[in-house]
Amino acid sequence: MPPHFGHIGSYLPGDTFASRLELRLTGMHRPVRAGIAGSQHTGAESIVLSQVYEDDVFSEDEIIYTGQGGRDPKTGHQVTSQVANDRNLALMKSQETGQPVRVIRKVTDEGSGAQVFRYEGLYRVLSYEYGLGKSGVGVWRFRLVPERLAAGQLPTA
DNA sequence: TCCATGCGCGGCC
DNA sequence: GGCCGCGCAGTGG
Repeated sequence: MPPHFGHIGSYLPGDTFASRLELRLTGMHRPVRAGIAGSQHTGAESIVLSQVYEDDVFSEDEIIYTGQGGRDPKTGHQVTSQVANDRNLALMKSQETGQPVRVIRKVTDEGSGAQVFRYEGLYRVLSYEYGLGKSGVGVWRFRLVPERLAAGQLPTA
């Protein structure tokens, strides 16, 4: 399947998905486990925030998405410095191309209390930087903003 | 607790 | 360019 950027079918921001498998079946986010979908050549199509990377920040008008790697699965802390691997390169490519990235976030569904994946909509990678994270090792930080805010926020802000 | 599964990359025709 | 094998991952049964 060729890469697909932008919305998928008739799915809208706010729609929820029960599992990573469902995200894959619908084409929202194809990798079964990885958080970044895409390649270093075409850019990132979609990302998942699963509340497992300690340096992530999610707010109303901005997302700081930590790059892939360096994480100890047992402790959840960053233990080795991240490198510019293919998945991180994919997000850098997105910053270059300006292609929209689908953002999906794992949240607790009010009511059922179940963990679901919520489609947050299309974002753009405005910038990225490399620096020390909370645990003191190097991490990539990708700054994404909702597509509708990206246009009016280009060089200024 | 353990491990399957799908994908991108790189090596090799 | 196409095929194959490897390594790895923001899971999940």
